[in-house]
Amino acid sequence: MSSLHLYDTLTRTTSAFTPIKEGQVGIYLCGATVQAPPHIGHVRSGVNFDILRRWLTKSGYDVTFIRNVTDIDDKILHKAVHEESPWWAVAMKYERAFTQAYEALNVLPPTYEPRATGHITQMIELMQILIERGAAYAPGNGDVYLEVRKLSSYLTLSRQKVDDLLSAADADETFKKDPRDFALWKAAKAGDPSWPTPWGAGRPGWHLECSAMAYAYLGESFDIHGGGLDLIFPHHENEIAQSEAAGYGFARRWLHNAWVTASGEKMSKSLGNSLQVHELLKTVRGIELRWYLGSAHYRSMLEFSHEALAESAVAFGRIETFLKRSVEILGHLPEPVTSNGFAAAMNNDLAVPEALAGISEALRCGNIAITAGDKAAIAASANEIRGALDILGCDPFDPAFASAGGSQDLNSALDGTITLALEQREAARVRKDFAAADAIRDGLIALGITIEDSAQGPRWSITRSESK
RNA sequence: GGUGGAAUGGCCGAGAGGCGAGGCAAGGGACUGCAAAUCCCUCUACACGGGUUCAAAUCCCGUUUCCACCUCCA
Repeated sequence: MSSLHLYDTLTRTTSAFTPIKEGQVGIYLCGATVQAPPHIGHVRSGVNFDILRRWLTKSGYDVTFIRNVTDIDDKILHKAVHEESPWWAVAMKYERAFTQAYEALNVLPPTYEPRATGHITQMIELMQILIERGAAYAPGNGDVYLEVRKLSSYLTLSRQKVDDLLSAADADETFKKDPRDFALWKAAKAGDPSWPTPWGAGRPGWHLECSAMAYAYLGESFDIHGGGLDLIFPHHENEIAQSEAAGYGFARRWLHNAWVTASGEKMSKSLGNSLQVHELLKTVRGIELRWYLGSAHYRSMLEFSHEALAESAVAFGRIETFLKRSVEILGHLPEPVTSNGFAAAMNNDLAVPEALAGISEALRCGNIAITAGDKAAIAASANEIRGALDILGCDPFDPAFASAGGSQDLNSALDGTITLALEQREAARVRKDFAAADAIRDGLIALGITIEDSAQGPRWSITRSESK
């Protein structure tokens, strides 16, 4: 049996994963800054790390998964002005939107989801430690800065040199000793929210909360720190700087997911609303969007297109159809089984694409088994496929994906109506009146009902709508 | 200027010295009253130029193109 190997951004190599405490894994994932509705790039990160979490759990680890919510920052304050609403209402609104998106994609809720504004005390304590240790300074205007030149290991994650960095645009207007020093805390400005500190009223500056909250929930050292590729610098460098300067071991391993791109370019908020999660969920189901996002390797760019998404949904539909037919034939749900091939792929730095090839193979075998009426082989394939989908968070039998559309009464009425039509068609086929039989089928197709004849008799399904 | 990433068949998308992942599309076939679904078969690629090697998509050198980050982007 293979063991889990994961890539580490710090060393740029893949190595065996060994947790600090046997049997336990602590993960800190940089979650959302709740200043706009989530687009698929945001949820890709959520899905990728959810797959990691599920795989670790499946592998027998007790996983503590912390994903923060940054609910105070410049953009939220700007948005509040723009939307003419209190900053906390803006933050809450978008936090809910993220939660809904995660739920729609079956991203498991974190063990804990700390908000920045709920951890001001911990941030102040951290700043006190940093000042005592001489790594940070409060120039007296209410700001607190980290002095990066005192840190020997600064920028090791992004492999840059301090002197190569371009200076911040505002470097001249601040009290910084060095233009590359960054703000842990910002002095209050009129009208902005603020909290009292020993150095004056203010608010969190750089993402100090990630260091403070990772320490609060995962301790001085923890196993995995995750986030998007774009967080490597400066966000994660600064987290490392803050935490290590405080004497903490901090993250043992760094995992970064790549972006979703559009037309070769990184998706950004300026691309408009079309790639927001709730917009895409109008064209595909959550499980299909998740399948699409999860099927690329987490470290590869995923070039988004509506066509690719639609194709992916069709491909997933084939798997889903097989599983549902298996249930019809077997009379019970498949038992999730993790095949050796799937495990080997997942252990190889979460090689989902490799795992998918195994699913395709199992699907083919399963369909052959259905044709042959080999129940044992059907069950074997269905079990393997369900086992894989379970880890990928795309198990169609997962209650999280319970069909929401239509009432039970409406569904049974529809089923009865179509069954009636199919009985008429079967009668016509028996008397070789194919014109009448085809007329019924064509009529149903026109209504968006697909008819398939099988050994078990005709079956119907709602025709998958063509994506735009 | 600094740092990092990418270029694979009609398309998507893995792999990282040697029996050409996988999927979609296309063509052919089986099955079917005809379809649909399913299965079988076919097409077969590694940006460019050198080099190393018995063997290179994979390693080395160089080039081109694209993308990203450089102090509040997942």
